[in-house]
Amino acid sequence: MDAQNLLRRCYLCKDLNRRELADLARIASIYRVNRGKIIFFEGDPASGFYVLLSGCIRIYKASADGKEYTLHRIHPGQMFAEAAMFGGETFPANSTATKDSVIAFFPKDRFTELIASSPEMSLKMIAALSGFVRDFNRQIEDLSLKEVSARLASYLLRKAEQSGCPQVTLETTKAELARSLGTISETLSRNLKKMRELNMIHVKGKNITILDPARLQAIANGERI
Amino acid sequence: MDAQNLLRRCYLCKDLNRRELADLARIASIYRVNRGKIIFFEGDPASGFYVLLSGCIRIYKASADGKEYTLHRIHPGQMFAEAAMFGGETFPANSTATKDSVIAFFPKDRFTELIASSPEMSLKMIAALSGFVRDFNRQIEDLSLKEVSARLASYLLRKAEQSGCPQVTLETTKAELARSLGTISETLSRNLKKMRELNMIHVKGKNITILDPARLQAIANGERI
DNA sequence: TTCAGGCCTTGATCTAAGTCAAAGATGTCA
DNA sequence: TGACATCTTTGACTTAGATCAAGGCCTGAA
Repeated sequence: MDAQNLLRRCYLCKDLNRRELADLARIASIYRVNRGKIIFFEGDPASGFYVLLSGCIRIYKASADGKEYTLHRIHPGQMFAEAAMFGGETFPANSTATKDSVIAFFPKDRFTELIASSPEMSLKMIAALSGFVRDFNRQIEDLSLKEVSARLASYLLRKAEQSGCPQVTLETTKAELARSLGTISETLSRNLKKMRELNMIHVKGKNITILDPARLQAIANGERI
Repeated sequence: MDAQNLLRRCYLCKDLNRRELADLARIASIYRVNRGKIIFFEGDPASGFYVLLSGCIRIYKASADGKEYTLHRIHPGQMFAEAAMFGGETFPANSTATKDSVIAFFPKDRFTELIASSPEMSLKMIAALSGFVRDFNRQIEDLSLKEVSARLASYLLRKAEQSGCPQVTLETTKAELARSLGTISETLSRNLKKMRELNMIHVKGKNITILDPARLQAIANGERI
């Protein structure tokens, strides 16, 4: 896959148009790293930041007695080593690929030039990231709803609201949905059944139609099903 | 409180220094809105974005039959209405304060000028937001660990790693910690007790010392306590 | 049409963790 | 110092949901 299409999937670039992606791709060095390979060592000069495009990266420190401890585990789409650019001139920790990965490196000076010449692009990045911060906040809130029924109701209402239509189509398997709701497929299945029997929703394959939004809202707010 | 100190606490501004905060404060309009007050209506011209400094904001749409449905609930520190700046010229939804709130409004043109003149500041904002995206991702992962013991172990290890010292000092009440781990104080208390009895940690008031990090790691990875 | 391999659903059972209630700590302020 | 208020711990009980196990049900290939 080409650089632009790889980049487009990171959080930072969500809102960028084709031209902006191309500009960004021009200053990035994109390369593969094999599992186990070191990306940078603590103390290496830090002249830019990275974005993980695929795979998995571990950021860690080694203590005096030789033990390593993990500071962060980086997942695709995330930026890393960006703090190093400000603090000092060197990376404060080591990093290694824990899976075969693809990463993009952005030299600080070239990235700075780019956003200086295109504040609109910078604004889009800020806006995109802010949107994710908001969404993740919401997701964290939702996950702390204790009952699965509440999390499911909240999920359905949100999806319906976003699309502006009471019909929700799952774009994944139900097992996948279960996982993202912090449960398992059996429990999800039972909850859907209960809601179906109480005429709150109508389920047909991957299509779920909301029949009684008020009731779902009550359940999302913690009312017993 | 003055504008700078209010702003400093939002996600966007986390990494800014005093000067940058002052520059930002200069272009912001900061004002209080009472609970129930409308901030903008759908269709109003969108000439900038907002940051919620305190309180709570609801973004909602009204459907044809007069019902309202909530798109987002905005919490302190979050940016809102930033997407409107790009899409069209008007806000696509209404917004109202659900508590007495303090908000900052940034006109798009002045904000754009500012970041154009200071790409370093823009970079810091991008970096700060990216850091939050990473942290929230981690928090979501952790919350989906099903056992409280695993979430607690993960929390303790992370805290210890961040400070580089095996002693963790709670800066909140245990009830508060329980909530952020997605549980309740009684359950947290019982888990701490179990870990204490097994000599994995030492607890003294708000200080928790990690005695057996390897064992805690195993528990964070899902092993039965 | 039938067969195989995913999904999805259902039932029976077990357990982690929530609820309720009460007793200990701990802190704080007159 | 003592008394009030706020946290924290503990115990007994209940329950939501995980686990285990078994069928049902699509869908695409032969």
